[in-house]
Amino acid sequence: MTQSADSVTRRTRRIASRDRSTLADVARLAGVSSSVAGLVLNGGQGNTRCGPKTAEIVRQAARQLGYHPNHAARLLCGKRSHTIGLLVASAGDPLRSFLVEYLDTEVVKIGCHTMIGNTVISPSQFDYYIEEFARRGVDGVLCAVHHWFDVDRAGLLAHHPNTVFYEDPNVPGAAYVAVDRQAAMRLAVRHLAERGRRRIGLAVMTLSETTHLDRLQGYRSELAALGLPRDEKLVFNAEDFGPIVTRCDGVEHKWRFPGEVMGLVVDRLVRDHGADAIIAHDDFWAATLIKTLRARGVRVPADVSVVGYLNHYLTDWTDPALTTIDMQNEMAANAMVSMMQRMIHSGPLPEQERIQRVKPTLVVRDST
Amino acid sequence: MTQSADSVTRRTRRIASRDRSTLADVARLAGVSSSVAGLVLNGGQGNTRCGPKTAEIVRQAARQLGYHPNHAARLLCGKRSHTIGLLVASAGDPLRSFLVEYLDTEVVKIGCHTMIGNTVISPSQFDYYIEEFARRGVDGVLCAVHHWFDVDRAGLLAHHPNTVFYEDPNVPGAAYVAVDRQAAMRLAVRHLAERGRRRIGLAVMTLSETTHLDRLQGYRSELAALGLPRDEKLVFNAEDFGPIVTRCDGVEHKWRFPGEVMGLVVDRLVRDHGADAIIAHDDFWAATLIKTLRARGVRVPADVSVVGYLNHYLTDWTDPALTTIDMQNEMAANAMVSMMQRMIHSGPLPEQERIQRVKPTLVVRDST
DNA sequence: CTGAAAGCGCTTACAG
DNA sequence: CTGAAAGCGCTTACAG
Repeated sequence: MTQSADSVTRRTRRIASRDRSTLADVARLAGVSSSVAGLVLNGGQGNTRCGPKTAEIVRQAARQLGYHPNHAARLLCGKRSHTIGLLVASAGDPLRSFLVEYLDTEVVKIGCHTMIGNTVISPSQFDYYIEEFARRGVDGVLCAVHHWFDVDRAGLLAHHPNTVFYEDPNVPGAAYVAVDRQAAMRLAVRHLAERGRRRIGLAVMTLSETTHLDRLQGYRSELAALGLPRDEKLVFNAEDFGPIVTRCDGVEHKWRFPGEVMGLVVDRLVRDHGADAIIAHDDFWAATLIKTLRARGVRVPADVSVVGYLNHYLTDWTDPALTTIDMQNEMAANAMVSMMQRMIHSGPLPEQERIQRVKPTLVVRDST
Repeated sequence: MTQSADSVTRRTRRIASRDRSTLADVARLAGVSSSVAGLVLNGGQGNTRCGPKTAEIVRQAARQLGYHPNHAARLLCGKRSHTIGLLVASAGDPLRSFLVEYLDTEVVKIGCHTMIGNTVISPSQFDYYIEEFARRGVDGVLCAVHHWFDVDRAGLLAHHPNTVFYEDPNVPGAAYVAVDRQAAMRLAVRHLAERGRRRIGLAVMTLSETTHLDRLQGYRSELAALGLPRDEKLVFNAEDFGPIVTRCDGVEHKWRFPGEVMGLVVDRLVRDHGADAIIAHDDFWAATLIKTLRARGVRVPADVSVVGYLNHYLTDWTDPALTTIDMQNEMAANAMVSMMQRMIHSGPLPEQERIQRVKPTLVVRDST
């Protein structure tokens, strides 16, 4: 064991010294000191160390030797790591995979790299990453862990001041980007009204969190704005029918929900109260609703329109294809990273810049 | 600009020195030299430097000061980075997001961390990451870039010998894990035969790549093994009907394909040649096939069974839910990381251990 | 069993 | 405009 560990070290060493040349090598070849070489190659724009001719000689030498600065050495001198920690429940999560991808893209755009912190593996992972990120000296942290996971967001912010959250973390002073859920519901209601729908239902998993209350408010306010009657019977809250488990402990069963719930939705909203449209909790609910409606001989959208929420892959493959709300993940990612970038450069954001809301859009397909 | 860059450096410094204590701090508090402290805290198991009592004092001091080893300093001394580069076309890619997640999980299990290399952003990204990974001293690289992207896999392997690919990279000496596509097709054919299907069709996007020829072979060999007649009319190759663009230039339109193709599949296989089952190129084809069949009044599975390939999110939400082949991504990820781990510890794998095939499984839902 | 010292590759005051 | 030197935080021969 010690034997093999030793041989690894030796091999690593050899590889490192074999195919990567150092600043000293370059300086020697260029006939200058390593201070000058360093300034020319890795220094900022304010290089007054040498004239352009010397600089060119140095650059030429670097090219010849295939020189690339050693990242660890620069870090040790107090330079930025150009690494961004990305905390997420799980990277493959259907609700967040687009966001993760866009975040990475934006991070690359500002010249940094993403280090994944997959926190669903175990409850202690979140705290572990707080430490690990510190050890590795990340410049900032992006936290896109679902709000229903109870992790130490305050602790994260305390250790990593340059943190930007996706969705309100409920931590004083935290910077975050959130989707405007009220606007989302207003879009959906307006669209359905334009399609001639008068009895628009809302089916959600919970109303006990403020983010979901926002939805209810947007729904109500747009109904009012359009002069449509408000009927509380058209709001379905799954919580009224027993506990709904969507929390996950493993990756596999994470996004399941009791199929019967959709039967209940149709019973209450459509059968009992004559809804002619349903705005669903998310695309998964919407897709199942469409199946349930068909099974009961209800036509979509002729009899009942269905609107989803998320705009994930499956929307094109439901039958009919699903009209849904797009979360504008690309815009959200851009906002998050640019906020973080400003924090890295200039410290804490002034209060009025700490919160940004992204306006979702409506994607019309065939279910409305 | 220089002003602000300076202030950043200063701030970083201050933070670093403020809240992170060093080995010297711990040694001072424990009353030992930093050599001993280092050995106790960061040394391997073969610690014969001091007795257990001294060791405990050191550990106590470390706890008290909240000591954590500085990653950059260890790297600079030739230690492993415990960072693994993960090359992927795009992290949010529906075809690979599960694999990415499992790879990350496995990487964490061996005590390392994942650095994402999202290569779809631009063609030069792949080569860029080869360099960047080297600069950062990754211990190994996992490459899950789709085989239809033409990237310099040989160059990757040359710079990073501890690389494991997903799917055959066509590079001599490369280590890789691949799904056994022949076995996949055999599973599908056997299952359909057991359900009483006699005219089983195969609809694929291309047969010009060896991976897809494998499918054809598995399909044929199982038909033969079961004594079912072989009818070349039941094989649909989209290439016969003009070029099919599935390559992507942007994220948005990546997984689209001409909807008319599915109409052709139904025309040829079902209408013209009486297929009573179709094994589809992937779940997306399968989902669209189901919609197309319904639109033409063909019942699934009563008249025609449909089998997908991938087992991604959408399979539960097609109507009927899709029977499909599962890629066993978790197993593949485990195999890849364990191969890489062995390479990190003991160098190149012997030839017979460089290739591993994962057996896919059949997930039966309602479309068969 | 333990300490003092050199070195990893870079940056940055400090002298010239 | 340029070089020699100290230092970042650790590891590891080398002396005791």
